[in-house]
Amino acid sequence: MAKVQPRTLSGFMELLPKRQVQFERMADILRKSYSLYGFFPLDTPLIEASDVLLAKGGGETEKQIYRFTKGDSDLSLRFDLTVPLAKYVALNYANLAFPFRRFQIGKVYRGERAQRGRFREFYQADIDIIGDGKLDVSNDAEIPAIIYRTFTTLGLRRFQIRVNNRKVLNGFYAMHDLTRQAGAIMRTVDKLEKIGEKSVRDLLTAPDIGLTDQQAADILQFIAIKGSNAQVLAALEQYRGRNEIFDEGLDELKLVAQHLAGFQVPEENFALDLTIARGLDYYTGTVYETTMLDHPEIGSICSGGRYDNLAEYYTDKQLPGVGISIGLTRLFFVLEDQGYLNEGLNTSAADALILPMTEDMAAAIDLARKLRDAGIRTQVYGEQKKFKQKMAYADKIGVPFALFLGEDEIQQGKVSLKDMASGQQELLTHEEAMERIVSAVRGQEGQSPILDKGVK
RNA sequence: GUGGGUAUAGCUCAGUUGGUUAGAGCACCGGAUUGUGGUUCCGGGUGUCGAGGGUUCGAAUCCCUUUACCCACCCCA
Repeated sequence: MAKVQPRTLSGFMELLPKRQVQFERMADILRKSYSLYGFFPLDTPLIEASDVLLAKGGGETEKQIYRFTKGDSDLSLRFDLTVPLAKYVALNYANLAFPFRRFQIGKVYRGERAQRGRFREFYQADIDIIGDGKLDVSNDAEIPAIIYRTFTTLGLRRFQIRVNNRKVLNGFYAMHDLTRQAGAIMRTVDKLEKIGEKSVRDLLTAPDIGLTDQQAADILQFIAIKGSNAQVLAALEQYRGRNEIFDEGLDELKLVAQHLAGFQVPEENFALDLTIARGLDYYTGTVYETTMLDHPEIGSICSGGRYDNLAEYYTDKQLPGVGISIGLTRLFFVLEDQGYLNEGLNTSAADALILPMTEDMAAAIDLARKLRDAGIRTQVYGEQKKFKQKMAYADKIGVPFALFLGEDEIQQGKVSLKDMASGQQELLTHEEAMERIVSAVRGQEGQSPILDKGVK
């Protein structure tokens, strides 16, 4: 019979068991860390009605969305978690307490061409805080503080959360009568690090944007403001009083910097950076972008910002929010690629594998029950294979302990416990064996799946 | 969406100006070893050379078409 070629679509994620365990471990850390800040978990459908998802219409999302019909329904796969959140909040407004804090970890879909670090199906891990009518700026500072904790808990140190404010940018461009070109300018300036100052200048003065040399120079001078956060803020003060929006943004930026220090986020891990703009046009205030200091070429692994009106396409209610999204899939592949994953960690699905040596497996099944009652992840190898093959299986699944249960052991009411890593084996009582396993497993708890090479 | 590249074993790839039976490493399977894996030794090729058509005595190799994938751009996590 002709076989169908098994294959996985380009840009879609599929991991081998060991990697999947590491991935889940990362996701668990995110979940735990988000929960620490009092966020509710949320899950929404992968598929939504197209008119709901595309309420905003136009732009890149429309081009990249997976859209299809089933019967008479026009359906789409979600391309981020923010739009579904907007729908959810608008729909359940009456039943939610504001500020509404939710986190969501889920897959999103984008029909773009896959390439390195860029997928068609990938996980985002979002946190957002939605206010009713108003939302205090302190929330804008709490978001990066959460990211800071999350990343450090993962084991990362060499990362930087870069913060900017759209009002500062928009105000600045308004000062120079460039409001109309602001979008194009910000997209160009965003590439500064990648293409260099000269190319940016050329692009700004090219016909597409059409700035004068003087205007381009003003912009380059503005975005060249660097240094400690205090220095950047001081430099920005020079522009105060010329535009209301700018002043408002500057005040917000100041407060965010202040609060972040209060949240004990070290200066090494966050920086005010005037080149950050973020493409998505719904951001209206604070914007964030996070990069790995030792691997800037990877691009952003986590970004987000403040939006004034989350659900404007669904409700008249004014719902400002602030949120951020970790590109979990990208982060994972980047870490794997760069050798950051801690390969020494136990990635087995079981802590104990019982190898019955007798045909009657009753004793093995009974021992397994005891181990599981003690919270030990246990598997019984029930195949009637040669001993050697049973061992090969134990080795392949990476189980830390193998327990042999033959006639001798059963008769004595004991079990042979083999530490697979050291190769050492001992004849122990069931209780002794359980103690050994439990203490070994406990030693692994809390260990990060990631090594930060930047530090070691 | 735009530009470039690649397609040979499960994976990474080699394969000369077109020439006989298509190769290597890793992986995999079996044995040395019927109560001891990961090391070692011995044995095993597991293949529609992406697909379709053409040129030729002869095609993995040359030409055309097509599909898939990769890289860059756009955009973005």
